[in-house]
Amino acid sequence: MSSLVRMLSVLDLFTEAEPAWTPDAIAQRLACSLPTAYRYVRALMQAGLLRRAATGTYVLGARLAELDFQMRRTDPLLRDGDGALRALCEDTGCDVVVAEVLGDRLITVQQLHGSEGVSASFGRGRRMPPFRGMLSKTLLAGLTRPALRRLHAAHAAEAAAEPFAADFDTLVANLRRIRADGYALSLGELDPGLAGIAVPLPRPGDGGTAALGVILAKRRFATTDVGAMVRRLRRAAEDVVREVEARAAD
Amino acid sequence: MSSLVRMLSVLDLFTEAEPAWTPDAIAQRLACSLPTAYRYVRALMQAGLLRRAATGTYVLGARLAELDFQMRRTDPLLRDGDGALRALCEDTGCDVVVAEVLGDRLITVQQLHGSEGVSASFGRGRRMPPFRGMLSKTLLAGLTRPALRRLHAAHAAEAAAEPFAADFDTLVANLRRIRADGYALSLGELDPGLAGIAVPLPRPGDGGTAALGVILAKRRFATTDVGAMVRRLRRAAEDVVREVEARAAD
DNA sequence: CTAAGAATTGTCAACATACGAGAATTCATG
DNA sequence: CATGAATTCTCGTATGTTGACAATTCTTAG
Repeated sequence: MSSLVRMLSVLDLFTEAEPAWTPDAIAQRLACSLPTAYRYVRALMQAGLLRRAATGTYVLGARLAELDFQMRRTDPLLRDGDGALRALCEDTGCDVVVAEVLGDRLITVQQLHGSEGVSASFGRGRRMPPFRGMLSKTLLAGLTRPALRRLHAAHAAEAAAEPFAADFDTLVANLRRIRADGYALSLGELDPGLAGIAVPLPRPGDGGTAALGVILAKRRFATTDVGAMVRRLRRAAEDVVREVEARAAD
Repeated sequence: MSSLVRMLSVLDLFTEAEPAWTPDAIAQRLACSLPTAYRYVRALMQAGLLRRAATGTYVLGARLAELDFQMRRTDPLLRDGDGALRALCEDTGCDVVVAEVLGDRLITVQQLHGSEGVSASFGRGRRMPPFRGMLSKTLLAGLTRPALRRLHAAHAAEAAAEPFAADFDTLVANLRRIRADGYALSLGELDPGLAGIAVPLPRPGDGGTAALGVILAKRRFATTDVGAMVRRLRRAAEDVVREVEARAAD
């Protein structure tokens, strides 16, 4: 492993459970000397990726917020698709969520809060459980078989706990049905009081596929016309694609 | 310059104007060989900080969104101070903004949208002009003299264009008044239709100081009791500090 | 589907430089 | 101030990074 990768692996240490690290702990964890840990920390600080908190401890730095801002402003899906997503949000009153596959992780990239204030606790950058929720299932349904196999293997423990993905063949069969339907549902899979509907959202340009979903209170879902909502979602997805392509054509 | 810092400097290339880079362009810019550029890109991709877009071009990667999410969840100011900021937002109906100093840049770290929908186009991660706006001025007023000098030198061109910071002594004099007042005003400095008031917000733990401000429509400002608003802001700042310290005491 | 061309990754020797151990220095805290 | 921790420095060595070039894998157009 090169020193570059090793240094970047320092960033992976910072989690919600352990948000602050000392150079000592880093040295121990990376099995390197204390001066080397300081060298890594210094380089990451210089780049703004780390910041010194209390004396002796370091936390993630605000440059990450700045870089994420760059991303939000330049990602065609967010920059050009924003109008269509807002319209969806206002029309339905629901929270609107977009998620993507990142390596073997599924991540929320956008969330708009609807007027009904269901307040799902997602938000950009949140990692989602890979086999639960309409967004995850929609994303998985869009993967190629080898990619799906990799992801299933990478989350063996979580898969085993979910009937939906108990073994690979079961997962494939379940996803085939979702692909045929063209949408996925969730009834309290992530938050007991909430329900959601999601459809695939192709990313023009690269071949990738995101997922676009709405979140609503479970009790409202009982009186929701799923077919109509799915059609509205598909229209939003088409609008997003059209906007992105129009903007890309200059 | 170490190879670590050089690799991290690749991230600085990605701007809103040039959001996608080829390994060739990176090699040229860093004055290194093409294989080395590929090595850097590969390491950054492995960490998720870059992502391959169209063939031959790379863009910032979603891991940045994930890391920013971690930050938002673990930064005491945002995690524990959220309630006080929301209360301020609801009481006043204004947008509430928090900004911080990052090296020689000033960055928005939080924005809550008030009920009046003034929709200032800031948002977490946005870089602010260093010598304009109430947040920047509040932050500058809290800097030590050498830090202020560094920042002024780093933005010489922008400083020259602003009467407020035309030369270093002028800047110091202007900031002294703000420090004495304990708050800063902006009347359309950033957005012609908007006004704002900001006060310092000490970060417990580290010695740093953030800035807390409200944004409101300029026409409302005419009938705003500035003293009362400043008192409300100070109370919010105190509430934030209290909450953070209470949470830190376990 | 195949071929041409680009994009990306090996191979390898030479050189730079990142590394660890320990000392020195600066910094926080009472 | 003084004390102990935090951080940087010094330096020789060995490891790992670098660049040139070749090999290979993707892409794309015909």
